Amino acid sequence: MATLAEIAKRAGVSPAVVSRVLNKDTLRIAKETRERVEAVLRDTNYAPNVAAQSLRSAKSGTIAVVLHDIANPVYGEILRGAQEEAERENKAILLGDAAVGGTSGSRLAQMIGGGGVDGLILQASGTWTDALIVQAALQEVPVVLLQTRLDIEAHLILLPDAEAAAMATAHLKGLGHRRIGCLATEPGLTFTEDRMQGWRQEMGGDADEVCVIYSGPTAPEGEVATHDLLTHHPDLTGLVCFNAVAAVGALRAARAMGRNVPGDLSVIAIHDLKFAGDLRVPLTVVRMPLAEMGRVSIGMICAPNGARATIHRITTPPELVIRESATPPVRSG
Amino acid sequence: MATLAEIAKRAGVSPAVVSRVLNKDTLRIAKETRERVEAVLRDTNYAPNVAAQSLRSAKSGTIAVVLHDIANPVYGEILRGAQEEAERENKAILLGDAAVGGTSGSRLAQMIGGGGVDGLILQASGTWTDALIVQAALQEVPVVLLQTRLDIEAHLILLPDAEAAAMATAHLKGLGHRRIGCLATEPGLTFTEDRMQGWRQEMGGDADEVCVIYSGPTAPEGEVATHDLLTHHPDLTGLVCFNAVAAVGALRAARAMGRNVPGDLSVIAIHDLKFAGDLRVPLTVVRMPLAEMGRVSIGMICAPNGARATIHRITTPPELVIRESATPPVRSG
DNA sequence: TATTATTGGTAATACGATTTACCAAATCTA
DNA sequence: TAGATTTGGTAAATCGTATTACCAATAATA
Repeated sequence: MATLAEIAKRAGVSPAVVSRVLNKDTLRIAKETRERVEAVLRDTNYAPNVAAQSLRSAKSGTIAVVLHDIANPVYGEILRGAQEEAERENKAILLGDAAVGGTSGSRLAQMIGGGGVDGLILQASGTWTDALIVQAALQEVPVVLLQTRLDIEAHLILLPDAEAAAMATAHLKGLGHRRIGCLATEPGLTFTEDRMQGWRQEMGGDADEVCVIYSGPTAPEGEVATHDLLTHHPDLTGLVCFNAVAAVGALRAARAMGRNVPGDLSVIAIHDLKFAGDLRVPLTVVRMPLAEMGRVSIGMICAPNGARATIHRITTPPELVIRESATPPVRSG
Repeated sequence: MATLAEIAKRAGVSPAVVSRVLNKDTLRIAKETRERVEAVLRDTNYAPNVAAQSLRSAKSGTIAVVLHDIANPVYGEILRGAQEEAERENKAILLGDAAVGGTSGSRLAQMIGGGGVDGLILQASGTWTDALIVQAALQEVPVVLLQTRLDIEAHLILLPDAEAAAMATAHLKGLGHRRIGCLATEPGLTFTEDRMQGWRQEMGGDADEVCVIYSGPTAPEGEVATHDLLTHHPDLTGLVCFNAVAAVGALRAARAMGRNVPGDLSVIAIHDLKFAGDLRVPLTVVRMPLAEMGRVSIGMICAPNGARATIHRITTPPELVIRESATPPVRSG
């Protein structure tokens, strides 16, 4: 409602002075003038027009965060971290959800293409997120890829995915399991491959590629995949799940097939769940610092260094959280 | 990078023509000129500067959604609905989380105050959300309050809260319970009061105010509150929880106190959880259309009618989802 | 043929904040 | 006292789009 010009008129000064006062430009403003302006500012409840500021400065104060599925608690964790850091950096978060939206003509895409965003944080690549990347590249908007190696000029954040998978696998082996299956995430994804590597490394000669099945990061998908896997490999005594939400589906499948967890089948998953301990079978997991990833992603966007393609490896080690879904195998025969 | 003016120069026309072409202003542009401009537009990959558009039009194409805690799956549901509708309306969502952020000087607050937002959707009122409301009111930004009656000029969406609570309570009574406790949400909140009304109505003479305890919508809070309640009222055989996440805490407390659910204590909650069926004790709930609320909230912001204070009652009836946490009481003596 | 509509387009302005260049007055230096 | 410097401030340009007002030509009408 109120503009700089109006404030200026009311205070009997030029707009330039008001602007200086607002921006703490201490230079060359008499104290009494400053105070007069500040008084007007206060009792007129002035708030600068962000569109005008943004136009002038070519900065929007806004960062787009596009995740696969926010309803997924695992990914929600990332968002939480991003929010915390954004608050610190005084940025607002524009939310994108690959699961919900995303024609490339969506408002979010328009904003990315039109300088309405200071940065783009992307969790995974799909048809519409690819379009966003193109938009961003064209406009030289900094991009942070989360666990997604792509051959473009963008920052990349890597989690200790291989270590986490190795840790999970080692836990089952340490309990005495030998016939271990793998409920992986979608093939081709960076973190899938990294975890697969950790799994293979730990399995060594025992690794049996046939005992790997891929699934989306949801419980229903995890359930059907696990049903398949157990049907073809009834002899498995252990299961490493690359995603905890999918692991809940695995628990459902095991139960539906009459297999006790952990008696007949030990299950361990990557990522923790708030309710992991409240499940019918409390889930043993390997926790990774997802919130931290969200935080550093914002930090990379806001960093003053002009680098456009950095790799940040999060070194906080994965953490084994032992609950009840993994125990030594029952020796039969 | 590319501006309207540059496009115009390249196509050998004035900026006004390019603008007309972009905005499908079919009037008075020769077909060949139009095609020439469109060609340039395409191979120059032009995207209009959103800040400039926003400045000119006084519309940002952005809606702020401020929720209590996005990590809470119950509230996440609302966000999901809002996202879907925002996609349809071609709006982008600016995310606010009362749990994470919120000095009133945050970027989001600045944007609301500075015309950087076409509307504000607010779940609940706290110190910083109040500040946002003030900002919005000053700038005449339309506000939608979710289940929050306040004496300000704003839209209001109401869920069938009383009915849901009544339905939950009636279910326990129907099973034969008489000594029923209530794990409520924070006192003073609109939906708490509405649910409380439904609870009282159904309890009738059996209502015992002392058997009500209030708790925040998280599992840890629900746990300590329930512990308190059961300590003072060991004779309760049923518990109505106003929030499913808090109910998970109630289950923890019951277990910690050695009380079997549902054998010693039947539990029913409002709101559904994706994992409700996977819990140690699958939770019987009354489901409410939260996503729908998210959808209509966006719709109210985008509605062309000039109304500034509307009440929308969501009439989709609550739905009872029977699982295993509520059974008839065990007759003792 | 003179006049009026219509077509196709341009020039200029506004949106609101910021910043650069500039200018008067006052103070200090020689 | 003349010149240099500092102090306190203003005017104007800029960011990029959209729109209003306007103006040539051409086509239609009387």
